[in-house]
Amino acid sequence: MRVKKVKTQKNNRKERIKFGDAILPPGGIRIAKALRTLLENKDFNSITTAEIAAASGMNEALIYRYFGGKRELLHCLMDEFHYRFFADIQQSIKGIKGSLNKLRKIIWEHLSIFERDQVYARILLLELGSYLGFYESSTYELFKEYTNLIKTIVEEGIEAGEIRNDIPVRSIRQIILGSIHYMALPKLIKKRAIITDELGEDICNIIFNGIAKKNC
Amino acid sequence: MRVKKVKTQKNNRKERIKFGDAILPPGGIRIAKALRTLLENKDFNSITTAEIAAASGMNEALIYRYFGGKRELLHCLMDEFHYRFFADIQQSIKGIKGSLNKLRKIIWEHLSIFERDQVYARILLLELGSYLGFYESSTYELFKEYTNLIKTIVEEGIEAGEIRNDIPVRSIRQIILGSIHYMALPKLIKKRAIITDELGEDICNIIFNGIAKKNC
Amino acid sequence: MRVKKVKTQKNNRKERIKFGDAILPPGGIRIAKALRTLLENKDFNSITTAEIAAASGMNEALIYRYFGGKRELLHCLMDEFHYRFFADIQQSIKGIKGSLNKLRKIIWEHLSIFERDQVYARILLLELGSYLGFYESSTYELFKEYTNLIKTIVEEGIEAGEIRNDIPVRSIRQIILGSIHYMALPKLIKKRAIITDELGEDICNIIFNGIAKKNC
Amino acid sequence: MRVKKVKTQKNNRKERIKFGDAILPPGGIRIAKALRTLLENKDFNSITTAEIAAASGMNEALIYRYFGGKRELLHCLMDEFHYRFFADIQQSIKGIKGSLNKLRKIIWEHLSIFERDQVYARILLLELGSYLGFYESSTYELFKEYTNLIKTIVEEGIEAGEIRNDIPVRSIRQIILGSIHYMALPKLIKKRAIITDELGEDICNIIFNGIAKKNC
DNA sequence: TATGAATGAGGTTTCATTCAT
DNA sequence: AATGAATGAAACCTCATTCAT
Repeated sequence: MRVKKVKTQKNNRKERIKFGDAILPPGGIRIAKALRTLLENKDFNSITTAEIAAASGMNEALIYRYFGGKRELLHCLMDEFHYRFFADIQQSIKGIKGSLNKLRKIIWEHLSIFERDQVYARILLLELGSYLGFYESSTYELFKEYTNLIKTIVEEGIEAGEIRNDIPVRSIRQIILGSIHYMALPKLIKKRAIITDELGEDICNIIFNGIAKKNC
Repeated sequence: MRVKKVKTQKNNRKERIKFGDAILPPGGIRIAKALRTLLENKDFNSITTAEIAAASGMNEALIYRYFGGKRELLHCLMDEFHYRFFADIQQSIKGIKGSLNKLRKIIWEHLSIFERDQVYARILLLELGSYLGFYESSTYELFKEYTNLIKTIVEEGIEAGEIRNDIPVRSIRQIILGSIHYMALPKLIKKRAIITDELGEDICNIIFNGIAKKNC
Repeated sequence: MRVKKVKTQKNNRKERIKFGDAILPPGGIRIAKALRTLLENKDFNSITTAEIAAASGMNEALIYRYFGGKRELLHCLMDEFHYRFFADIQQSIKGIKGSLNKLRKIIWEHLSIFERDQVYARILLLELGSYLGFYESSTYELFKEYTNLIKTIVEEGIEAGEIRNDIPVRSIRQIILGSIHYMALPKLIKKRAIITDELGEDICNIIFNGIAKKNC
Repeated sequence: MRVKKVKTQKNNRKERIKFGDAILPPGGIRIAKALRTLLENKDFNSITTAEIAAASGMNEALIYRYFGGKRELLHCLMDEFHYRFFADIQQSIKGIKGSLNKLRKIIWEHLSIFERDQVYARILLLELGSYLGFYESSTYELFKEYTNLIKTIVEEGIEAGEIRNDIPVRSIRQIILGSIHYMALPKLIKKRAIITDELGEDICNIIFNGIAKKNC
């Protein structure tokens, strides 16, 4: 008994699939995944639309129909990444008490996601200019949600007396992000694995306590 | 008595000019400076070789003769920047006592160079990694000299008991660099001025002492 | 009853057209014909790819897509010529008896093709050897098929006692070809019409009987 | 006692050297000889002016001062060849009686010069278009002197009853030239030695007596 | 829609040739 | 003159993108 594919309206439509915030036809998914795969071995700029088409089995022109262009395809891919990224991060800090503990968890989770997703990490860190450039992009908006989360936690920490109140929140946030990214960077460049525990510990150590030897 | 035109060696018509580590003919300098100027308003990828030629008053083919290509021209420009950058940094810490003081000075100087040279800063942070070859380039080699300097100072600091010895030097270095770059990044994206004093202070504050409120 | 659009295999949108041994899309044909037309008034080297594109109404890049370059485009044109050339020659000697009669016909036909196709004749005699890797090309291979045909006929003639057996076949063949080409050459240089009957008669007269006055 | 270099006028001038019909400064000779050497291994079109300059130790611009251009340099080289060629041919037939004997000698001498000078032979046969193209060139004029010589001998032969009078002289001349060149051509293409005796005999055999078997 | 064809644009490269000193 | 620098012009090549069916 065939039950599958209960659809409203015309049933001769191809189904659409959720991909991050976007809704794509199956061909779009195929294209996005093909790019994702290609990015494992080549950098974005040296991947051609022809290659993406070939790797996905789709027609080159569909990149334009579905995404609007090669650049936008990358954005879409990164959006989907950030969508999962942010969901993961939010999920991870649920139930954790204390701002520093939450930050520690975020740093750990952030690195851990990079550890699992080197491709995305590399794009995020190395192709920055490709999409941060026009910072009206949805990717940028999604990323801001994340940085706002950090900001909020820091503010709570200051409120709660856990975190010093003599440093602008924005600075704290940037230094946390910069530290995470620059700890991961050499690994990405050398295509080595990112070891979350190791890097995360050092980051927290420094950011929470500083590098200066204390006498107290 | 004929005095004029005392020349050493071959009278090689056109003089060569030092440009960073490179030695260029005057036309080469003109081209490099033209690109530098164009980068103030456009990103590297959307600058055409024709534009560079036009802006420099030189022939397009000379970009290839002198530099080997558009990419290498950018590298040459960045090399020259790093050459001055590193010289400035080295000069700036002369006579300073104490590793933390030296690091403070370096952080301050680094930001200050970015403040004066937004163009280079933007390329370094947003474009080089993406539009590529960076991590195999001479520019990267020059940059590593700088990161090694930081490493050495940190090691001295640990030796001298100024800096904690329970964190890998490499981690400290990466967090310093990441902090500087990520403090500057939002300014670069929004094309706002980088205020060295403000950003530098926050960086040192956090990295030297941490963000956690101390009770001692 | 739906009858329309009966198609074999994939309905591959644009039909492909046979052009000599090659199969080209219509745009390729347009390009090849444009070059052919341009060659009527200019020599190959002074025709630019831009001109070919303009004359054909096609995009310059298609010269590279379809042919691989300007040189190969010329080869393709010449291949098509030789393809027809050889077919014509073969057709022309069908039913002719006697080796000398066949050779006479071939000489006549060869000149006649040159008469009708001065453009190709000029390229074959004046340009091919110089500008291109003619002697490694497919064009040359096609040409050899023709020279082999002559060789075979000469061998038959010797066998049949029509042709002297004291001269190497290869020499006979070369002298026939050289005679045809050098009879046509002054006409090509001066852009005068080639009069087949006139030239052909002289060639046969000399090659078949020699220039020496006989007493017998 | 220094006697050499008796010169009128300023003696601080560099001496000029005869090169075919042309008079060249020593540097010009060096350049021409360098091209000649380069032509042993590469075809004219793929030899660059830079290469010629390098091989001759002269400055590139001197090719333009001395010859007017790369093409004209080739002409100059070929002129010098033809100058010697024609002198050799003229010398070789001195004292020979009978038109057919003279033609036989010319054919032999022509092949023999090709045998000794493959470089020139190759240019003459393969780069035809490079200089026959504009047949106002001095090279063409020199070559015509040679073809006129053949014409004259043929006319004498007809006059003397040695040569058939029912074939235009021009045709006889072209077929002689075509035969010589096309006998040599396969050797040049395959870079094999031209064996004068062998080829010359076949040419005379055919052109003088024809290929048809006679019954008389 | 889906697709093969076509396009426009710009980088790259190589030269013959000319210029300025 | 002689020379290194510069030039102009094309070929060559590769793409992202758009078009037409």
